Amino acid sequence: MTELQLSQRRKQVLRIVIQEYVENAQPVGSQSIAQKYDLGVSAATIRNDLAALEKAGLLTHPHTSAGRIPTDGGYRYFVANLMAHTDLPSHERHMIRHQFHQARREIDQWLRLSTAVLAKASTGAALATSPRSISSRVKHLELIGIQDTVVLLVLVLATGTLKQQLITLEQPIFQEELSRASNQLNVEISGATAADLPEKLEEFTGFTREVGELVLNTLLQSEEQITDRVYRHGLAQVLAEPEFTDGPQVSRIVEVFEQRTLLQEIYDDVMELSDVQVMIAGEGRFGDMQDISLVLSRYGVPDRVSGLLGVVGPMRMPYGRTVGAVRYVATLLNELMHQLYGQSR
Amino acid sequence: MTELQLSQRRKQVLRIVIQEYVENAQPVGSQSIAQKYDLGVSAATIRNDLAALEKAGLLTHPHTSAGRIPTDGGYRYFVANLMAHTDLPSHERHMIRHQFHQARREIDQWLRLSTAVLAKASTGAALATSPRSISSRVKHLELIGIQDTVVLLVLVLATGTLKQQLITLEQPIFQEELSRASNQLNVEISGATAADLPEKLEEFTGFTREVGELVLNTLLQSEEQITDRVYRHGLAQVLAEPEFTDGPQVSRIVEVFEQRTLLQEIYDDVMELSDVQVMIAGEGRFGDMQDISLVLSRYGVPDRVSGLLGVVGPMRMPYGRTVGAVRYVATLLNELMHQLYGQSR
DNA sequence: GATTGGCACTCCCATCACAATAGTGCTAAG
DNA sequence: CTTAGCACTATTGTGATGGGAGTGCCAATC
Repeated sequence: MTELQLSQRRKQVLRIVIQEYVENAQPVGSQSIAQKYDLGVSAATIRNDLAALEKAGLLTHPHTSAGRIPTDGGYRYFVANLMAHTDLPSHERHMIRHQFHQARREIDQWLRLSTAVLAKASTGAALATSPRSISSRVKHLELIGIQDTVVLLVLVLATGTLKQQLITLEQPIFQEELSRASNQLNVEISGATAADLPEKLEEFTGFTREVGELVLNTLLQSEEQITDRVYRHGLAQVLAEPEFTDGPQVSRIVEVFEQRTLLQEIYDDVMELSDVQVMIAGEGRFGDMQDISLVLSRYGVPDRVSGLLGVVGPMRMPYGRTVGAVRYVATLLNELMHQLYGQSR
Repeated sequence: MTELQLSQRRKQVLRIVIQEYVENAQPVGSQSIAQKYDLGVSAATIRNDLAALEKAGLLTHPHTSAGRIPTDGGYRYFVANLMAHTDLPSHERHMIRHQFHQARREIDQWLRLSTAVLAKASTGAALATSPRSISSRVKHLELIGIQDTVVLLVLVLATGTLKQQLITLEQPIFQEELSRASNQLNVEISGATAADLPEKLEEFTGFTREVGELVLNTLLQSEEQITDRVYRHGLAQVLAEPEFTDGPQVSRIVEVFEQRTLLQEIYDDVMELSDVQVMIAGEGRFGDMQDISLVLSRYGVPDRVSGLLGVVGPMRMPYGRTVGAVRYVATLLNELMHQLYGQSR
């Protein structure tokens, strides 16, 4: 992205256009800018500036005699260069923190709360994925007979994540047998990663071996898929925005919101960068995301667990505020999770 | 509900109006009925019938010179008396069954699949709640140290449901200590229900006792709340329906779809009846559900676990098909769950 | 008494014209 | 570079108009 050279005033004008348009969802004209903001120049000058900004690809107008609205490029420039780095105001931060400390100490609760808080603090709909373990270690396993031929395998990872898997047997197995198998396995494989396991399983045979293989599968699977669970909140509110009064717009955003494959795709992108990421209109890399923006962040504990958290909304979005909200909630989650999973093995 | 007396032909006319309107979302007039269907009478006669049906409160027309559309009462009459009991066509049933048998044997997977299948088979958006245990028995518990002062309590219920809870301690506890406590508790409380527990906990003190209390809380909680998890699918498709082109309609259905409290409220109603329930426009008992219908069913294993499953969509909905789909998926779930949790203790 | 054809009536909806409005784009001058 | 002036253009709202679809009712018929 080549850095665009703009005079101080033109930056200012761009900022004003975006600010006004975000607020009112109305194209903004030269005159209203001149009146409302004291730029020390006349409307005509601003007209020239607007024309220049349009030529630079940062603004358009829907028709000849309408005011200007930002293009996706305009928003990108704004986010990259102009956006006031607004952390959430401190009383909001306190309220949010308070809510988190009142919740039960469970990742599930936290994520539920995160989406609720984010939706409220932004104008968009909030999304979060349950955290995915990075190089999971087995902590403990348990085999529990549910029925004659049905056994529940419970796997506890070092991160405290639970995995469950039902096993159906050909023949009934007694609980003593199950306990024996799980004890053997526990001794051998606790602390092991997916990489270590195959070797360690060598020595087992029969049912015990089978269970071991199953553990391995579960581990592998938990490392490669993030789509374990997706938390969502606040779609109703975002659909109330004026851009979603007609059909195709609505279905676009609802699809983005509902699809889990998209998150899967975006995951790696977001993971690379540490700070909050703003993705405007798909950034050309993702499909049909016209007029839709995402504000996303990673959360978790480095090298241990990590998930995705963010907001989806119309391109016309208060980016400063939204970024602030996402960043704050992500930090909070990091903190909380660190307390639990921080320095343990 | 007083049974309404209608001549054979008038029932037929009502059926036709509903069928046509469901299909085309256009008011239907006497003439088009006379042309398309051979009722052996003229348009004028049908006009009289339409007027009679309107007087009976089953139809309305949006304005003087428009055709008729069904009222909520009309739909109710249709569902109660006129609806052809369409089970899903057998090839669809087979396809669905096949999909279920291919899925991993996990309730989570099944419910996810259920909503996907239901959304596809109906024109609405599908909902399912995770099953709630009825009078849960403890099967097994496990205490696992995650960090110095953080312990994970894993609780397995007789139904195979997992419950987890993090415990934060004042002082570190060694794993041996944890194991001792969990062994003691396991011996004593496995098989116990929430009712039995308080008595059994008498004999314990200190940390062990605390954990026991926690188990009790978790049990109680799992019995009273269904809103453990809600699966959703297919909102995008239902929003594409013509009735959701304008704002207030959209927000109404999205709210119904997103809200979990509503499900909580409806739960008891649905549980009482064994068959699929159709709830049209809130049936007067529930809030702002104008123009929205629910088709719901219970699923689960009697006296053990049960959840809610269904479709939410516009009132103008192919009820026959939808009821068939919901019923089939519910039966399938019942079957699958019975296999796992059927006769076990 | 149910059914029918005829006909007036009503309301919607698409179309057009018209004026008002808001905002641009350009030019020429400061 | 800035500014005032002014022609130009596209939207928006309004009101009139005619066509169309469907009803409601009446009198006649089976």
